Amino acid sequence: MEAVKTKSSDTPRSMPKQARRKQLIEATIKCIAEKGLSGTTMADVTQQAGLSMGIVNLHFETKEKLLIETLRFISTEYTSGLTKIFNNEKLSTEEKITSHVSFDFSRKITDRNKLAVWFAFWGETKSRPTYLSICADYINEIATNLTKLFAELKNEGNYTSIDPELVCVCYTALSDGLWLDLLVTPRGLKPDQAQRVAMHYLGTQFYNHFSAEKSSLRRN
Amino acid sequence: MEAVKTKSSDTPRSMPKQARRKQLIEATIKCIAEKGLSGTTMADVTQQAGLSMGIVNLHFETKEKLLIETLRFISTEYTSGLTKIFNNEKLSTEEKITSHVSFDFSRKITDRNKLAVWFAFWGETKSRPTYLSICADYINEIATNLTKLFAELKNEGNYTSIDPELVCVCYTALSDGLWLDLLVTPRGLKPDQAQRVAMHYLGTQFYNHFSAEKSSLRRN
DNA sequence: ATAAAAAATGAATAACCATTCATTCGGTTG
DNA sequence: CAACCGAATGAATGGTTATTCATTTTTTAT
Repeated sequence: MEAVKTKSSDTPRSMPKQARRKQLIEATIKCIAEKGLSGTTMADVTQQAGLSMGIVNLHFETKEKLLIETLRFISTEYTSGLTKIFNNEKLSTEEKITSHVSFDFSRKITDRNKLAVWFAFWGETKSRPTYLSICADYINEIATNLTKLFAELKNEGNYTSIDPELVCVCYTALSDGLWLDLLVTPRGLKPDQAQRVAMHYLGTQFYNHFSAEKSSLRRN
Repeated sequence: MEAVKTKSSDTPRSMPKQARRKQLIEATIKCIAEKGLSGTTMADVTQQAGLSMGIVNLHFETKEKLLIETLRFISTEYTSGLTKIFNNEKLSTEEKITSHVSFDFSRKITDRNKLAVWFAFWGETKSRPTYLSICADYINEIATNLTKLFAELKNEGNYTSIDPELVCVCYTALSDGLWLDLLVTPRGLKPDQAQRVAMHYLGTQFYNHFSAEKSSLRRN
């Protein structure tokens, strides 16, 4: 593997601490995607970042802490994007939901490198309480917001038999499962197709808001 | 960690090769769940099995091959269970589908140790072509069968606007995502609740076969 | 311009771990 | 029961890798 600096301008020592940390986290993401969590060494990460071995100790103290910060990084990227949508007062409830779905299947989120990182950490939650608690936190935060949105749309649209909590659990699981399809790509599902599958489900619940025609697997 | 023999009767040297391999694979599953894929050592596995260090070399040659066989083991367990249902001529199409769902959320399959193993390997598919191909194989096999079942039920029930392939992708993703909920348990979802969520989705498609009342998140 | 501080380096260290293989064990056979 | 043979052992080996820290490089302050 070659040493590839994320940006060639990332070298000056005057760079704020925060930026160097981010550079290392991004190198970690790339390494986990390329070599797996178990195959990622400090040498890999620092070389990927175009820096020297000792740098991780300087900024993160230990490998384990670097990994934890990497999980926190992708979790925060995800939740902050969704929170922004949720708090955007210019959007209607319906628009918030479609924005949420668009975000879930955007390039930024469905980047296969990042998907590989998600699954790598999920696979270790049972053995690492720290990973588990980070995951539980972001899941609960998102679920609370999303359930509210579904409850609002239920009222606005006079849907009588909808259970917002059930729809939230179902949508969230569906979205995670589609991420797996995008990672493993056994059938070459593309992000925009995955998004249509997700909308297909929401169409079954909120049939007046999310029309079924837009949800075919194939392009029109 | 203590050395815990899976069964204390698993020790005799006369045991058939196949059984010793299975014993080691089961120890591997337990270790991956307890220490993560990256934290699992040969010493862990052999101690868990109540055997000595060199045993893996004898039966699997190498650690990597043991891991591959472990993935193959849980894949086969899963697909063979589903294939049995699919080929059971005593079952109607509807019964095959409900059996499929029941199997997906049975104790055997939603054992958190095994779920941890699934996610651990999924997280590494991008970096290990062998893992990827094993996963792609079982996914395709199941998808083919399940799509057929949905197509059959569509005909039998005179559902006009159903896309069996879409329903298959959606159901499969939903099921995988619910497994994640069962693994991470941020809200303490239980297998039978997860099963009801899955049936809730199928109820939206085949409303004459899978009634919506059975799909609440809470017990009746 | 110079000194002091901060950031980064990378060779050295120590811990860890997969693999090997000479030896031991146990069952089988004649 | 003795000789044999495959199964199992586990101490020794060697390769790998996280971590350390004395040294070097760069920035900032005076």
